[in-house]
Formats: sequence, C-alpha cells, structure tokens
Amino acid sequence: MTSLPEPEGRAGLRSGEVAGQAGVNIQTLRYYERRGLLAPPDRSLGGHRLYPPGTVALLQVIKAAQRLGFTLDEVAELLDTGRRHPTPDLRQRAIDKIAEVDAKIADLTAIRTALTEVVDARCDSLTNCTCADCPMPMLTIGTRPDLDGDLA
Amino acid sequence: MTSLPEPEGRAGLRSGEVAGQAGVNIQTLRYYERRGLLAPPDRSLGGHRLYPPGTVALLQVIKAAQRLGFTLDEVAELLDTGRRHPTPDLRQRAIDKIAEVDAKIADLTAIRTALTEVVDARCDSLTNCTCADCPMPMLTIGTRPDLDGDLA
DNA sequence: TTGCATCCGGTACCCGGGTACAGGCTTATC
DNA sequence: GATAAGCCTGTACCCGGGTACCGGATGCAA
Repeated sequence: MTSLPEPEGRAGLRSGEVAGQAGVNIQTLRYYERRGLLAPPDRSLGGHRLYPPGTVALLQVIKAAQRLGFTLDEVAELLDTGRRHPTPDLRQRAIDKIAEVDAKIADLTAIRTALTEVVDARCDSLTNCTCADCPMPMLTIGTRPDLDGDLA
Repeated sequence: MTSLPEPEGRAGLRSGEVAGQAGVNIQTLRYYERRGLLAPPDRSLGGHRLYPPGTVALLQVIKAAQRLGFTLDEVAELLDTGRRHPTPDLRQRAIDKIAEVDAKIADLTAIRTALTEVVDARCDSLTNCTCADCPMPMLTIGTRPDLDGDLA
C-alpha cells in the first residue's frame, strides 16, 4: 500500500524519497530535525539518513497542523506531549487557536471597512486627497497637526 | 498650531523630535529614508538631520496606510506617484487590497472551520487520535498512505 | 571499477519591518 | 570651556519558515 516502491531489504527511506513523497525540500527535513519535529533517524554505514516508514505521514500531519495555524514550535510541542500520552491538551489548544483566528478576522474586517470608506469617498491621494469628507484623517488615530509643511 | 514648540529660528525638527512626536524609533526614520519613504532631509552644518514640518504628519499617513494593509513598498510607491500628480491609482489599489483582505478572511474562516471540527470531535492527538470519525485525515489533503510505521 | 546521482555537514542567505550596539562627533546649556 | 544629551555612520541582529550553495563523501547500477 506504500505509494512508491521502497526497494526490498533496505532499512528505511532515503531523504530524497521522503522529501519527494511528502512534497517538501530535503533541506526542510534537516531543518525539522534541528527544530525537533523529526527524530534523528538511523544512518547507513556511510552516514546517510534512513527514515522509518510513516515519516511521510508524519510530515503530512505537520503540514496539516501548520494549515491550522500552529507554528512549528507549537507543532513540535504537540507532537512531543502526544508521544508520551494522548494529548487532551490538543483540544484546549485548538480552542485557544480559534480565539486567535477570530481576533485576526476581526482585525481584517476593520481594515476592510476602512478600505471601503477610502474607496467610497473616492480618495485620490494619501497626502493631498481632494475628496470631500476624506476618511483619511480618521485613520490617523490621534494628533494630526497642521499640514502647512512640504508634505507631498 | 504645531503641537510641540519648535525652537525659534531653527531650520527644522531634529530626529528625536520627529520620532517622539510620531511615536516611532529614531532608527525607523533612517530605515524609512533608506526605503525611500522619507526624502533625505537637509542637514545642519554638523551633519544632523533637520526635518521639514509635516514630517510627523507624513509618518502618520504612512502608519495609517500600513494599518490598511499596505506594505512599505506599496506605501512608497503610492507616495511617489502621489508626489507627481493626484493618484486616482489609490482608489484602484484600495479596491485590489480589499480583494486581498477578503481572500485572507476566507482562508482564516476555513481554518476556523477545521479547528472547530477538531474541537467538536474531541481529538486528543495529532498522530494517534482515538476519537471516532477523526477529522484529521481530512486535513491532510491528499495521499495519506499506511501509518504502519513508528509514527508517534 | 567506474561513473553519476544522491547525500553529508556547515554556513549563509531570503522575505518584511524594523531594533540594537559601538565608537565617535555635534549641539545645547551652565 | 566643560559636560551631558543627542545625533552620526556602519554593522549586526531579531522574528518564522525555510532555501541555496559549497566541497567532499556515499550509494548503487552497469
């Protein structure tokens, strides 16, 4: 059932095979190893990495977690605690992550609103807008002193 | 009308005054100068920068544009084209930026949905989830081969 | 056994938006 | 004229997630 034929009688997959099947760069494998996301694999006599089967799947899990918005540090921690015992932690972290995502969405929505105002008002310049009721001043939160200088 | 008293008879504001009034770091002023957001100001005889009035306001405009989601490169370009003629361009760019923001919001919403599934299903592990109908496999887009290996 | 593909470790670089530090010069005030 | 505060240039570093390049060593098939 393995997607690509692993040569018979070899102890594991080579970096290139893992990288190819997982769709990542070889350098990324070594990077993840440094970051603690991948355990240091066994080596051939000559020092080449031989990855256990399942590594490709693990990489896909990592990528999935990244798509959920977890940082590599967070993924490493989740994998690590999960290695020792089932991680009820994951559920709480996902809940926290939802709050983070909601905050980001709220920020973006505010930005969207401000942009719509700029469009609706037909602003034509960042610094010398000629439109009536220009919303730009609203965007500059506080102190907006006299613009007598050579601004533009 | 200037917010803080600029000493009489001096040719402009010093970096520290501008930075303080605009709420940015002095280094940031030099950084913006390198990036082309601030024109190189006149200098005192000893080589100290003397900023024209309006610089503080310009910095506030830059910060406002950043809050709208424009990168410094984009702001520099908008300021630059605006310097030569009113920039009807700005409106179009704001419209484009709204599309970008919408795309980001859509991404985040998809992530949110996936996270909610993880929470609702009560997943307890990234790699060895024991929950029924675990949504994790859905998250790994494509090929998810056999997990017979020593994944966790 | 030869030849080429692959892999090794180490180091440096990329993106964006700044910040920090060192060592020396200017400006302002007493 | 001394002294402190402020500013100068240049360089290096921070965050996160990788990528690129080098010279040398291995793996594997013909």
